[in-house]
Amino acid sequence: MAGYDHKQVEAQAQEKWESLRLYEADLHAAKDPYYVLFEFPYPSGDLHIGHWYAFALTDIFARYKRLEGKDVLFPIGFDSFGLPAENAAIKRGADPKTWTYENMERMRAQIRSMGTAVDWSKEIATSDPEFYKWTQWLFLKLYEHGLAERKEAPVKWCPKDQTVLANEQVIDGACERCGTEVEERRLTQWFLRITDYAERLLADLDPLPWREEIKDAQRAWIGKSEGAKITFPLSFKKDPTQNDWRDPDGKPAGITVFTTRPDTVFGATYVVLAPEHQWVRAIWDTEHDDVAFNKDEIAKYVEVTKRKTERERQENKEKTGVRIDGIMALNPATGEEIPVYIADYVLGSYGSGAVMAVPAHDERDFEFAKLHGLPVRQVVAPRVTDNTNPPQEGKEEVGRDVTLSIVHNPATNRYLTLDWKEQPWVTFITGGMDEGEEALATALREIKEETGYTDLELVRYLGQTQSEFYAAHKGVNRVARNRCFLFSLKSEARTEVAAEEEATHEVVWRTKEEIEALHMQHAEFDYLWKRIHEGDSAFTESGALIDSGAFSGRDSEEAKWDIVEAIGGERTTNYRLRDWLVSRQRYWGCPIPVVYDPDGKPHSVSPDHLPWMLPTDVDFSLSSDGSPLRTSKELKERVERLYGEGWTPEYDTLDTFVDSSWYFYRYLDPKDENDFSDAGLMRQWLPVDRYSGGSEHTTMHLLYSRFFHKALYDLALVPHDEPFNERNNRGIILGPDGQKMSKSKGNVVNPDEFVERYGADAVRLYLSFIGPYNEPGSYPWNLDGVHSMRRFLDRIVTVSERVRDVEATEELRRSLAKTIEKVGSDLERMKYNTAISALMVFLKDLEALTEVPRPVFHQYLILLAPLAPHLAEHLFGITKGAGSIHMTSWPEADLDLLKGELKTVIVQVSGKRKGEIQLPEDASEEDAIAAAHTIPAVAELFASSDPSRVVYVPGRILNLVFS
RNA sequence: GCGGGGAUGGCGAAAUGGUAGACGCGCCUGCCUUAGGAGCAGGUUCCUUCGGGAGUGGAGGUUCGAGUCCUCUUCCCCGCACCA
Repeated sequence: MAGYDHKQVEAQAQEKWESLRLYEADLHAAKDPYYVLFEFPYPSGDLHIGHWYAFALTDIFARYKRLEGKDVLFPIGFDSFGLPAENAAIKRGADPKTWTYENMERMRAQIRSMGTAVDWSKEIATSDPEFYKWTQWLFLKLYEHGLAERKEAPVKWCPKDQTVLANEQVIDGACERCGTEVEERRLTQWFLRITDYAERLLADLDPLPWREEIKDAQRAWIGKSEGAKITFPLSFKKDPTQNDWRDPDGKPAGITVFTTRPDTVFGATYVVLAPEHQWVRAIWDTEHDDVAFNKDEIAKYVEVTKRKTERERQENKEKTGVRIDGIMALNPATGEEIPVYIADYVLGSYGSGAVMAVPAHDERDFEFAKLHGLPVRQVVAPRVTDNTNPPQEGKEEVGRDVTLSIVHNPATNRYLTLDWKEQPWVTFITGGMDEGEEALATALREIKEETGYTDLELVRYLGQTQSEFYAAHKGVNRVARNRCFLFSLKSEARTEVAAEEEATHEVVWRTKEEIEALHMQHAEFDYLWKRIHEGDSAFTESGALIDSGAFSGRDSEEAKWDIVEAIGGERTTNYRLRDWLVSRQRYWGCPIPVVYDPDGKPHSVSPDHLPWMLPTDVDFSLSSDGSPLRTSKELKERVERLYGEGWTPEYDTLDTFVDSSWYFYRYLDPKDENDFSDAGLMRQWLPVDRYSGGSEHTTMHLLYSRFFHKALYDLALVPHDEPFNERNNRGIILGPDGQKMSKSKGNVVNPDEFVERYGADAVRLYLSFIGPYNEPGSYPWNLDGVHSMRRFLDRIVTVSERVRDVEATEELRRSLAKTIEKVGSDLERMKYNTAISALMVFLKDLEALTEVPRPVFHQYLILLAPLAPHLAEHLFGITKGAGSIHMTSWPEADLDLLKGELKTVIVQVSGKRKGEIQLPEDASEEDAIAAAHTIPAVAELFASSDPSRVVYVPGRILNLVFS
């Protein structure tokens, strides 16, 4: 390899940094603290290109901040609890601890080879008892304040990993880690009450300086919706004595539903319970044994549903269900008795696990109603405005009941329309309903009167719409309530049409295409036409209420909360977010510091006994029932020894996301035996200034640690209520084939090979150059890319050989000033790719010189130092002498130099580029126009006329418009 | 379906509303050497009658001027998804 000896250069630089203890931050002495954090790695054993991307590129930022004069904390640790260690134990008989700690040892050496300026003196590992002692202590703090609780709930179970999972760890119905389809089980487990913080987690997102997509993903995950709880009283047909049935609150038996559309309650034609709903289980209670005629059918349905995996329930979207025969619910708005169903399209875990079904206005209910022959009752009419004739302000509003009939002739496949003689209108057949007249009768009468056709068959009632327009001849705003019908013409039978009707309009049969090409004089045309040709569907928007008692005629959105009040409902907010399930039936995790008394009641392990040690005498075989901790004799004996006969341990361990929810406090005071961190240092150093990580943690780690932090804030254990200030989600590196790297595809790039050949600096530069680091894109690894970065470094070495003590020209100093500006602002935004580009451009200036001025070269090296720290250190040493380049400071750009500079001003004529002129930035418009005359094409135009408009942006553009 | 992001040369990508394609890869030409997994110099959006013309997924609009702002649309990626 030509150029410099990267192995020697890098080894020397790394030794120098370590001997100078360059990166051991003195936290107490810091004047201008800046905390740079990356997500600590799981010690899987091998450092791959993704680790380089995560660590080395965050290191660039940390080095830049340090040169900028900040006191930087840039720590590292290991997220060292986790399943792979245990799987290795099962597969190869290795001890999880040995396996993990050997991996950590290997990774430390690899991470050092990147030239990352991490502060090893503050290293932590979550599996160290000195660390997990405080995980346990914090867990107990949450428990003591009611934020950790044991409860029975349907939970996701991964049969392969033999453990429960949090909701966030289930992706498309499968285990996030191993891809196995998860099952649902009902178990008593430990939960952290993250739902108590849903509102704050949501509201506090707004001011965070994060990219909107991260915030939006968290907002969607929290999933706030506002609605109402409405209770539907029950009556028992099979056994009326059950009508005395009271729920635990003493209220008469009733099903409470959650809905965001209480305005549609008048259209609720049945009620649906999730198979997991408490009432469904109550049917088996001996007390209420006799409520259903079809108990066996219900039992079978519930059983079948239970056996389905999460993914099967998601994939098979056909809406199955079974009616509870023997129970009726009372619609509190209409007073009508409606049936009760059990169906798995209703989720047990959302809202109240029960819904009121409004088929006319909810797609899912509509689908279910169609399949099960249930009534569809419209209560919201689409509201349309006639734009050619809109309602006028201040005019009286007058309602009118009318019919709108669309007649189809199947023989000719044409539709009946009217062409109006006095108006430019084409319409279907409309007409007002007479007092006491049925809509259908009106429709048939109007068709007969206006067109003469009499032999019609009703195909479909299309529902009601409400159109609003200004009726000029009456001087009022008309609110037309249209009953819309679709008829089929059975025969051409016709009666005579009255002369006055003939005089106003002409009957025309038109094809579908002809009608679509016209503008029909009905504002609801699109709505109706879609229903005719694509079939009925639920109308899910807001509109005008109809058939809704006293609320009819009002806007559905506006009347929503009045309806809730009128029927005794309760306004409420619901969240999609579920409590965080933290129990894991696994060995290699933080033991849950809880013991059970002989009655099975949980008690905190006393703080004196922390850390509550993970036992070592366990059997990892998967055949054991539940957590491997159950096989430990030592743990059982420990509990009995400390607490007495009959007391038992908690056998589950904590989700590793609990460890990572607080690890960044521990870096501040990693050895503290008396506290989880240092209160004074937390005030000084938190929140984390910049947190660099992967987008896969947006709704897991990032949300969990925000919750954890807020909970600790409320307990006065941490000083701020948000843990992280700026956050960047990096992208991913793809294989050379543009596919995601994976062993099975054989496209995994091993960084070691490239480091060996080109050096760590070249690999760092290449990863930086591949694309913007502040955006979560994906970038394919180009096999020639690292080589080209090495070439760039070699060119710098060549230039360094011509460094002399000479004066820099003004032009060179000007170019340097621009480069300092550009590189600094790019590094600040983690746009490393354009920073390198600027360094390459400036290198060309240096290469043009036979003698390179020493101060200019040294400033250039400082700009390079964050990106290529080893070579910058080396060249700094041989061209200057003692000290480390990383202890210098970022050069200041001499912006005064830029003032007198000639700028290229583009001369345009009507926005088209015609040429360019050189002008100082402060040149006047007159000077610019004068200079523009030197361009022949422009001078020619000036010869015949003067420009009608001149746009002059100094230093940029002169645009002349000749009209 | 809903929410978010995106679409610029053969490829990765640059462009406070002001020269589109910086920088790099690849490719082409030449040089140096003779075999290095090199190095150096020049060229490289497309079309062209060599005057120019066209061009940032598509169609409109705002503007002196649009990759950038607005409306509609197509496609791709990510997240959520029977959430009532």
